[in-house]
Amino acid sequence: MPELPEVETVRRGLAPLVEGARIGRVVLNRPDLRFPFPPGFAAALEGATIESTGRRAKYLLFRLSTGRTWLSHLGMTGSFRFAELRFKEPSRYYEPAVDARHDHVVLELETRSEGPLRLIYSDARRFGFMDLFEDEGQSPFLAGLGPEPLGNGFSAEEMALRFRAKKAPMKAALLDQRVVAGLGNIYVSEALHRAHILPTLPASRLVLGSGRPSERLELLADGVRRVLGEAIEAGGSTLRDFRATDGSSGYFQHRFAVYDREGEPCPTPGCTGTILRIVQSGRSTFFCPVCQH
DNA sequence: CCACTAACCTGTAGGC
DNA sequence: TGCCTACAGGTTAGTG
Repeated sequence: MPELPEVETVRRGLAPLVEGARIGRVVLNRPDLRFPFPPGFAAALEGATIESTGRRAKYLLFRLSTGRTWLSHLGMTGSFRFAELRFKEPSRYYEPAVDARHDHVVLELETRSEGPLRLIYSDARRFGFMDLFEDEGQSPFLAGLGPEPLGNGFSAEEMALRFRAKKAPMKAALLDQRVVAGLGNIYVSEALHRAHILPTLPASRLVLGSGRPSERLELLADGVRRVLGEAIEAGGSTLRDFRATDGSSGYFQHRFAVYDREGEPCPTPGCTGTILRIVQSGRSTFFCPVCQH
C-alpha cells in the first residue's frame, strides 16, 4: 500500500501523540508478520519512552529511550490507529475490537497530551514487518538503501552513476530501492510521465557517454522530488484502504496524471495521447505513448 | 553481479 | 446471490 508519501503521512500522524509517550504493555497477537518478530521484541518496547519518530524510505523509525530503534514497514496493508484504553469489565482488559482479526500488535501508551491510549498495528495481508536495532548500520533492512529522494544525496548525477550499466527498463530501475529509496508503483509511473520518459526505456539510455546525466534524467530527478513533495502535502494517496492515523484519507489520487487512468486522455498540455496500461515485472505500469518516449 | 519469477496473504471488484 | 478470476500501494528468496 504505502509508498514514501503515505509512510511520511503516517509518521506525521503518529508523531504528536507517540513522541514523549511511555510504552506500557505490548501485546503481540501472533508470532510473526511477514517475518517473525525479533526475540524479546515486546519486552524491549515495554517501559521505554518513544523519544522521536523518523522515516527512512518506506520504513518508520521510533527512537526509544533505551537507545534502540523500533523499525516498522507497513507492507501493502499495514496501518496504525489509536484507540481509547478502556476497561470493559474486570476480567477482560480490553474492550473487544470491532474486527480484531488483523490487529496484530497492540501497545499501551501513556501519552503526554492525551493520557493513556492504545496504539494498534493492523495488517490484513501481513506483508509488513518489524525489527529492533541499536545502530542504523546494524539493520539488514536499511543496509543497501539508495539515497532519500527528498534529501541531498539524491540527484541526476547520482542516478546516472547507478543507471550507467543498467539494462533494466526505467520502471524497474526506479522501483529498485538501491537506486532511490521510497518510490513504489504509483509514483514511478507519475515521475516518468512528468519527465516524458517511456517506462520501457533501458535505464542506461538516459546516461550520456561521458557518464553525465542526460537532460531528461535531470527532468526525472526533479519530477521525482516534485511528485513526492506534492503527494506528502496532499496527505498521500488513498486508492483502496490507505488511511492516515486519524482515519482521514489522502487526496493525491485526484492528481494522478496516469496511474489507474487507463483509457483517459493524457493531461500533458497539447498532448493527444491516451493513457495505456502495460505489465512490467508482474505489475501495472501506466503511461502516455505519445508524450513519453 | 544482474535480471526475472515466484512467493508471501487476504480482500475486493468484476464477469458470468 | 454465489462462484471464479484477476488484481492490489511491497519485498525477499530462489533461479538462471
